[in-house]
Amino acid sequence: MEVRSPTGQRVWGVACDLFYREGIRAVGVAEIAERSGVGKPSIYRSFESKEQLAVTYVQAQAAPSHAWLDAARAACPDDPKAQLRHVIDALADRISEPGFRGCPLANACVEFPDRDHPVHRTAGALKAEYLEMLAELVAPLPVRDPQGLAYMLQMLVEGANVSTQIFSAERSAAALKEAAERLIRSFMDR
Amino acid sequence: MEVRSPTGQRVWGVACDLFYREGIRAVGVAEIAERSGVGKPSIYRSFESKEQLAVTYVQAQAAPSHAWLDAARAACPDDPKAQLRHVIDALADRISEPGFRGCPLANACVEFPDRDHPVHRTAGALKAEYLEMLAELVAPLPVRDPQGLAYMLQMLVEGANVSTQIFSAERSAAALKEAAERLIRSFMDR
DNA sequence: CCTTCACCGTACCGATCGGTACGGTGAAGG
DNA sequence: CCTTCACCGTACCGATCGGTACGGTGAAGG
Repeated sequence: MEVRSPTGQRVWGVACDLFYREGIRAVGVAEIAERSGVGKPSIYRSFESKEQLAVTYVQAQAAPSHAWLDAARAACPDDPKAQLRHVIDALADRISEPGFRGCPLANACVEFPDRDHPVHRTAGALKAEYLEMLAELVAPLPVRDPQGLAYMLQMLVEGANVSTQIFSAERSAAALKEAAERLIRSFMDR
Repeated sequence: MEVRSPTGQRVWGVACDLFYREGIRAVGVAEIAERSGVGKPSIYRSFESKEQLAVTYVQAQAAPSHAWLDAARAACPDDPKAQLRHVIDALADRISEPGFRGCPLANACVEFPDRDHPVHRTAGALKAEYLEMLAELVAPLPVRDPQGLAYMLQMLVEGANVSTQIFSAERSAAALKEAAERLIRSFMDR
């Protein structure tokens, strides 16, 4: 999956940007080629097909989220609640960034609803991975159902991501923080 | 926007089904025509364009959600908390139904990220309407920030809808109910 | 029986989709 | 200086996109 040539790298960068901003289905390979300043064949020298390019794009989008979990763990060791808050804050901050257009993985799943489609499969698998990592972060908390809390927080984040595309980014970011805090507290009290 | 002819009605029904199940961008007018048992020109006798057909589809999908709010109001008059629970339960039940594929309005916004696109505009406006109606339902509750609670609940529902497409429907439905309950309670206590 | 007219589907439109055959170019190596 | 070879873009492929021109058909009305 590693793209070696510089041309391939540029194509891939342009594709990621366009896929995220306009959606995978909405972007044609001709547009990617034009904005990359290369011919279409150059794209197919680095990638088997548009589908594989999309899959590669999806895979790359998951990395930062995973890194945040590690960062949170490193930032507040031995304080699981602070770690959780750290992660939620990072997600809320990302929402507030200009140009934010929701979670690329979730968007990909919506664009390709067929669960057997390679793009959907890839995005879904990465989401499941992420959920599991989130659950591990929640696990040390003194709560009765950490798995449940993790799933609810994940849902809340997903909701904030989508709401940003429909309503307001600031409102969604603030609501995410507050709702997550309330949810966590409701699990901690007793 | 009213479709009068029986042919138009059938086309519209088929289009709604396909748009919801496979996505608006993924479905071509030729497929709609074929599955409706009519020629393509018959579609354009009832609808100006595919875009207008998509807008009509989006508009129709909002009606049931609006009806649920009224139903909840009628089912438990003078008990706003029960009304809220009623609505959440209805949304959770819909998630559990086979063939559920998330909120058609939210999906449309993801498929057409450009906020000026007619489909996105229409879906967004209806979502805003719905949020306002939800806020009116929450308003009578003895809480400090009913607007905030309404927005968080909306986010939670959105998250459950998306999570259903990525993870499991049952898990999302259950988590939606529990998280909503916890959120509401956290606003009511004190 | 003939005309009218609403309605319909075949067959087509140009544009764009993802993808490729192939000739050209430029640096490396003899 | 000539050959080799990796790399590239032009120009094209068939398929499909949304949309339409137009000839055919069948019931209503005289």
